[in-house]
Amino acid sequence: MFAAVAIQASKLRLRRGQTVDFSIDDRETGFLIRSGALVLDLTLPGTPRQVVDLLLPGDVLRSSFVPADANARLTAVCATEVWRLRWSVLKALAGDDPTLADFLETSIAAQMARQALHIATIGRLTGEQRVATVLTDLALRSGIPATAGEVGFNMPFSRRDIADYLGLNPDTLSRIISGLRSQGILARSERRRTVVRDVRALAALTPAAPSLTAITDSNRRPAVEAA
Amino acid sequence: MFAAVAIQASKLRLRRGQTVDFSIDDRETGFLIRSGALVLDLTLPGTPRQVVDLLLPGDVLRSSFVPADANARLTAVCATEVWRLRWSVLKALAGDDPTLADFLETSIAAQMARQALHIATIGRLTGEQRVATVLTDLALRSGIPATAGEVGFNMPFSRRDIADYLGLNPDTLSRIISGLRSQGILARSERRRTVVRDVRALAALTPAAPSLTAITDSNRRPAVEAA
DNA sequence: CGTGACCTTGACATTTCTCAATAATGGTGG
DNA sequence: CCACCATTATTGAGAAATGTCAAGGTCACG
Repeated sequence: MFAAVAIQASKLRLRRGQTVDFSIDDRETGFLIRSGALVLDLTLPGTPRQVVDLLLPGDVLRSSFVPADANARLTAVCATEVWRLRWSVLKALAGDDPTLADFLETSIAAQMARQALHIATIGRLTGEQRVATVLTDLALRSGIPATAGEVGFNMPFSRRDIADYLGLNPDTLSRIISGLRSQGILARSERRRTVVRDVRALAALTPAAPSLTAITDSNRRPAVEAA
Repeated sequence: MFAAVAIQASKLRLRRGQTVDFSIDDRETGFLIRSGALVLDLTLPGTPRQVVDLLLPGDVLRSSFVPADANARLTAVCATEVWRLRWSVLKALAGDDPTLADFLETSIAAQMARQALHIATIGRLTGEQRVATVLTDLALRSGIPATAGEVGFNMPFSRRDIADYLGLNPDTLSRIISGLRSQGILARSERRRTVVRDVRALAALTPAAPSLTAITDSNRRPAVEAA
């Protein structure tokens, strides 16, 4: 699908740790995440970095959504494929293809909504609630249900990435994850992978669970229709 | 300007405390803030509310940017005029009027960037830095420079609104503001108004000052061209 | 004037951060 | 294939920031 985009876009194949420039010769740029994962982060002078968004396949990023004059970066956290093209080109293609236009609109709206939820998460939830929120989000977006109540997903993000996403520090995050393990909610799994033993119990820890489900569904539906 | 929009939109005149529904019969809706101010808030079950955005004249809100299935509200904090219309109608008008299209794109991009900065503010700044950030933001967006180094602006938002925006509680916010007053940075001003005695000192307290300036400029330029 | 909403301030409780030590992991070169 | 090293993760103890609760003050409006 999106054959026209595939022709126009330059396909970036990134390795873990590689960063991407936000614009091609100062023009507004669009990015489509095809596989892998990236973090979008922002570092205000004199403060620890803040991860603004975790980008997964299907997400769309537009360079003007990133604050100018801020120390922002887009970094792959594992082998990742990103399609990059001028925003004006993408817009023109969307003009000819309502399916593409709809995909872009829906994806951006879902991210905006997720952003609002992220603000509420950072601003109002306790550490444990924040961690439950991001794990639930990842489980919904990239999880594959295994046996009853159990979900496993790749966890390309480091502790530091997740801590910076949640506005916690890595030590605190580590303590919270240990706590979830001893409660039997998380399994002691291999590196770069997370296994949720008890999805319901995890969801019960975060007040954002219903909203996350709603956003994921609304984003997935049109994407499926488009396929 | 935007005469076509003026014809199509329903003009809502809101009093302080009035809330607005996000959609007209479940269709996606656009809101243009013409005067006054509103807060967009989100309350996750069992947690204090979080103000996601402070909306001022020139801002644009789209209903799909608000998480579904969340307890979200849009509330006027003073006498406010909002133009409301179906998003599909607004999009059609933008199709005929590049100036309008540009205004919408720029305004939404500025808000998205501001949102990213808001995340960094809540996630990584201390209480005092957060307060300095929001005051700087408001001074840039709605302030009128008085004498040298001094800026005054209306402050329609209550302590609670600002505290909920910053993820602090009102007591802590009050203490911080008292501190800024005793440092001579803020004046002891009348209710619903804030006077910044020393803009440079205030800006020096927030690591986000350069980014806020950049966003405000980039948002203002096209709006002026459009006028 | 009286009432209710909003704001300020103090004392104390709680959470999270900081710093430091230790353990686990994964990649690299012999 | 194994040993080594750099990075990442875990955990404890104490420090600092923010939250909670309660009392009192101020302001706008009827």
